[in-house]
Amino acid sequence: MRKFEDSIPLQLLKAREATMSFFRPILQEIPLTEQQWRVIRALNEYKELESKQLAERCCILSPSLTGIINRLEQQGYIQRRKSTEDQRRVLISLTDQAKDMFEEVSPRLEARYKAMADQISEDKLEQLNTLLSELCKLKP
Amino acid sequence: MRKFEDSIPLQLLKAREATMSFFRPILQEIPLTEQQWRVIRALNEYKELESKQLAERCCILSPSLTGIINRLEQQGYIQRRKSTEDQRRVLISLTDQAKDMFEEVSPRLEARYKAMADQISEDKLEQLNTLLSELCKLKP
DNA sequence: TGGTCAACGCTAACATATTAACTAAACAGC
DNA sequence: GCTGTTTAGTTAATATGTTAGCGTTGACCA
Repeated sequence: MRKFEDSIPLQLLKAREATMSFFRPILQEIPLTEQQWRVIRALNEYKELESKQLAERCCILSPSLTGIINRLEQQGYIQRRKSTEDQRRVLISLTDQAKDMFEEVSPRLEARYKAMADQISEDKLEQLNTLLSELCKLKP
Repeated sequence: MRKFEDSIPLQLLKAREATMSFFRPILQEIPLTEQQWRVIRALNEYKELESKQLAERCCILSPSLTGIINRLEQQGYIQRRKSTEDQRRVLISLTDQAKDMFEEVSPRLEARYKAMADQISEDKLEQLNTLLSELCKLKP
């Protein structure tokens, strides 16, 4: 049988921890959690999203997202509004405060990303990107 | 700036989800959580471990591990004993019940692993293994 | 038109992640 | 022997992950 450490899911978990260690200190200063930043980053790119779309893009399940959205709203970073056509849908977008914060933090995180890319080489990151994309296509 | 979806941590998260989807259904039958299985699998390989060693190998922080250990103990899967030399240390090992369960479940999980490896090819898994190991060596 | 069903977001209940702080045991130096 | 420090495990508080189920809304069809 394979050794314990060779488990692919465990390796993915460890690798993720290793990469996040580059960014976590900056987010903690704000302070923002990892998931909160994923949500803000997605909204910065797509402007306005339904709760369901947001959950899918951020890889966060709806029940978790509900709490995250509530807390971000309380902190003044996002606003919700109900869709006029479909009353079931909730549309979420960034406040100006969040946009300002994003512009301030984003370059610092990019710098850390470069530091990471330099250590492992852009080439290998490209390889990794390809392999991970293939993993995501797997069907059980 | 990089696109949202190109984030390495997010890609690692998605890939992990994709691979776990092969194994989760089997664990749910037992039922066992992903983390509980990590603990049991580690103990099966190392026989007896201190709480701290177990946490490190399973990539679970001590406070989380405390709860997991408590629940596994209540389910009759593990037993703890205090080290005689150092009263601070707690030694943890599998019960016979857990060993039996492991022997029954392990081959089914291995079969799912092969199904996954066949889809993406052993070769690419090897590449991935190498790249992920390098990621883990990064120092912020 | 009314009934049925599916979709969306939410709540509830439990397990885990994360940080800070606490307790008890071992250890260091004096 | 005492004291300050370190270490292992735990508790506390908050945030998130995970599954099941609920309420509302909208789509569809008899």
